[in-house]
Amino acid sequence: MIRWSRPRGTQDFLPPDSERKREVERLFRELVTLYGYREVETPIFEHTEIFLRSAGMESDIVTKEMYNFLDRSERQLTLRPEGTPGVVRAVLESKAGPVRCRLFYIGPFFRYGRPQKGRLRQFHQLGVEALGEASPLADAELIFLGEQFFSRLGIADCVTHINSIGCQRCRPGYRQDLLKFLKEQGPALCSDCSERALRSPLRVFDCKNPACQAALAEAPKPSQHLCPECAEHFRSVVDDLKRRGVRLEVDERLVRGLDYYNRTTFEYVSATLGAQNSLGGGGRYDYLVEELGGPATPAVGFALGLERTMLAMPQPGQERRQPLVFVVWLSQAELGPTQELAERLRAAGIPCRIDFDSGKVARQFKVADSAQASYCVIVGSEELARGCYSLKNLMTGEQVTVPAGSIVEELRRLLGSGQNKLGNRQAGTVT
RNA sequence: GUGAGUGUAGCUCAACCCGGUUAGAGCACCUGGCUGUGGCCCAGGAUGUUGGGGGUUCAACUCCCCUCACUCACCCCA
Repeated sequence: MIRWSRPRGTQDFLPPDSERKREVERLFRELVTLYGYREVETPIFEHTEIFLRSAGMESDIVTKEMYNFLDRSERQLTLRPEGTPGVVRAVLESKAGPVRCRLFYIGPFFRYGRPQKGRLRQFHQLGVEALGEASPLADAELIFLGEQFFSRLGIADCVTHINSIGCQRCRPGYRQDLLKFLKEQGPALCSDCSERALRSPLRVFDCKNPACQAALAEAPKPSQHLCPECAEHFRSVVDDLKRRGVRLEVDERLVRGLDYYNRTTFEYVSATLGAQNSLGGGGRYDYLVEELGGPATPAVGFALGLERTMLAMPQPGQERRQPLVFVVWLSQAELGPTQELAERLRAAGIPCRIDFDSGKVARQFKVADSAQASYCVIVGSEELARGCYSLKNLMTGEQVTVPAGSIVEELRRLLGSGQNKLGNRQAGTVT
């Protein structure tokens, strides 16, 4: 029956999903362009080393989720699991000297995990990176930008979780305190957490186990250990976001799985998504550029999940006519004029089709209907004799006669008054 | 990577618990009613290696094992 199926954890985008995807990408491009981000495209695979250096040797992404392979010359390569390292690498490779630019990307990423709703092995991310920006106002503007994106798509239940995990100066001390606390807890922690305590202590806060959460209630909080500069930075970010009216939740347990983050970390969370409820996330990474061999450069960025975004978006109504015209011919004699008309319409930017295969008129209408066309133009001997066409509206069924000379203009007028393809009302302008 | 559940026509599902003629239904599809008009109506039609493989049995969609896929949760994060 089905002889070939797609590899596990991958997804096909057929119309109309492919078109919805393009629409989401278009909206993202438009929005980030308003903030001065410019598009960057980097390879889908990179040297394995750069992911090891950036995400951290202990991170789950590196230890169990990467698609690693050797090429024919025994190079160690990896299908990119995230975007930031590749972007930073590309910028550093392109020129020497100070780094200061705003870049965005859209594309596929790969992580090997057990697929479930909202988790695929090949998925797509929309990301921005602001390199060379240290101000807390840059963090806030970028977080606001992501929030704007979701609200423009009609995603109403998105809440932004935010936290600060300190910097190189305050984190080691905190880490010590936390480690000490975790040791005291001993068996109260689940096996996962005991192991996490050794590898990457901050991540115990992510655990969903109720016993662990109870044990952690008394744990030292990152916020109590921030150095004055980090505390002030965090306060400014939160203040500015509140001023902008972003729905914020300060979440002391929010610790991201990538080692390169410092200070601000955040996540966009949607309630409608199930277990994989994060629409996207990001944070500040002031040490990564240097770690990858560049000059010390502060930076912030985020990555948003395209598939999850599409899951959270309001689903479109089912019957949606395409801006498409069918030119219907009645007998062989009209085929020539039919093709001529079709090319005239296309030359004027009007999408149209002819059903060449079915000779019957009724059949042609049926094909037009199932292709979700909006109009049919009928080319018959009567029409040709009178120098006109019959024009039928497939939504309403009404049919009128249009002089041959004004058919292009008429169709243009009729197709021009469509709504945007996402089916949402055009949301407010960016402030 | 761990656990649980589910795989029957293109789609949504029935028959499985308790094995027994030709595996059904709705929607979709095709043909005709209707050789200048889609949707509605009427009449007719086509479609399955019951996910795949193995086992038990006189007999397997049904019971058992393996495998693959999907779903949900853990884990992880987008």
